[in-house]
Amino acid sequence: MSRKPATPAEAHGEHIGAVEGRASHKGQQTKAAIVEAALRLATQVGLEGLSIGALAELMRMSKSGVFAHFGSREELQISVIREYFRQFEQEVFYPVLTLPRGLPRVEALFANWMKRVAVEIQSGCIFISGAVEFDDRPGAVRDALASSVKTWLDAMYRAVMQARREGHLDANADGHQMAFEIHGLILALHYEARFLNNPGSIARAHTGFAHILARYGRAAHSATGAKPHHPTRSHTPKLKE
Amino acid sequence: MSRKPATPAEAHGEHIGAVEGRASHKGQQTKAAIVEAALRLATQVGLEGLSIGALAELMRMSKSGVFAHFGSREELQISVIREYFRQFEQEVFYPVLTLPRGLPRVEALFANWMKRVAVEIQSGCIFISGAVEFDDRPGAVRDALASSVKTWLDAMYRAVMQARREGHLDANADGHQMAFEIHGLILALHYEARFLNNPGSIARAHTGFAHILARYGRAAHSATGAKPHHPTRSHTPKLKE
DNA sequence: TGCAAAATAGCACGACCGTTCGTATTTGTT
DNA sequence: AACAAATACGAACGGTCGTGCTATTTTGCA
Repeated sequence: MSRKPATPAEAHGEHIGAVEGRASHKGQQTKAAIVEAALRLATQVGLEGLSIGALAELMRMSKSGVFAHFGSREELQISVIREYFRQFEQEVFYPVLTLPRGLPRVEALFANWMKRVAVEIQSGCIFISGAVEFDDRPGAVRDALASSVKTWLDAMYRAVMQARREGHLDANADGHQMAFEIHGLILALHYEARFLNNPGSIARAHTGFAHILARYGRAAHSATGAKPHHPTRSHTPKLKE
Repeated sequence: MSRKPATPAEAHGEHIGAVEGRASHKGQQTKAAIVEAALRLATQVGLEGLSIGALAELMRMSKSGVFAHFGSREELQISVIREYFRQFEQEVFYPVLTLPRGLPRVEALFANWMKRVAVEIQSGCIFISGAVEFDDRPGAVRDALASSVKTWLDAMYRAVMQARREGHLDANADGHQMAFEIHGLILALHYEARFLNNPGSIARAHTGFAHILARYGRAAHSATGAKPHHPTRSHTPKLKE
């Protein structure tokens, strides 16, 4: 019974950006600021290492003041995951939509991804650390994490399949296999650069990507990055978005 | 000043196996049993999640009884890492030494590695989880972890270079690049199978390995596993091991 | 069989954790 | 300016953690 305090977290964000207009109920401002700081903290110490006390100190607020915005630590972690996904989408995914479909998008997707991971060599990636922390800990946090990652990996898969349809890749190229191998390159880059401090890692990820493209491509092998891939017929239908 | 309690941990294992003979001072027996249990626990909850209290309960001992064997939590974690490395060596590395040098060893190394990771899909791999947990937390644990992993990755590198010298691979094959790409496959397998529950992952890792071999090999492309690779001259000198 | 030494137990400590609750302050609106 | 609602604070609770002590038990050897 009792009163069910209904923390603001229950009617939380979802689409804050839209209502942002009117000097908006400063609650969501500070909440956004907290999430931002929490994300920065979580990329360093992981989602599990993220503590409300440390976050409050970083925000110069009281523990309970921070806590009230989320109602539980889980909700805080999930908010961080959503924010991370949003940034990821914005920095890695959206920019490629301005490019022509097919190989250019696949290459840009990988390049943007790499660029982000290269930054994360110092800060860390919660899609990677989170996977390890929650790989056998069921719950809402794991679900949010897995769903974000799957969405992203699927975006890469769809880009690859677009490229295949455009004729930029072999007609029998296995998109899932390709996405798997690309994912492996990113993971190895993160592992060897961040943990082992191996300096050549970024170049190796690039080279590895070139190898994959060469294998699945129609044309002959080629070294790296930009090269002329015949524009081909661009009127292939039925592409979701 | 004072007495410096000198817990048995200071004169610890190193080379327990050798002296094992005489019904040995049961201290090291129980210590070994503790490390074994700790390893099992750590593969599930990670090195950071490993707590002395939980371990003591699992061993039906008192917290302080367990603690006394190590003198610090760090030392316990390092012991676990050493034990894990030992098992890894035994299950993955040593068996391949019975095979002829070159490609057979490289293939077996990967196959054994995969076999282990396939088991770890349920239990977890502390070389992977540990890398995430300690990637920006300097200290003895991180050092022990990094040194173990480097030793192992270097073993893969050396096997690849042996294969190249034997003429099983292209004379210009970049061994570090190859090891990097193979490492990526293992990481992707672990990530997608353990965290995402993606059922096709094991097959994809296999396929990816075949792709790598095809790329760096001298001969034409071939599907998977066992195929006749000309024995070649086997009297290549100067191999450490 | 005795006796020193090694191994284990028991207990308490300080620190940090997430969470609750009552209260104070700030905010947005009339 | 006044008032209700939203926000933030402060203190406290129960819990777990690693670790430091002092006893007590167990072990291995003379």
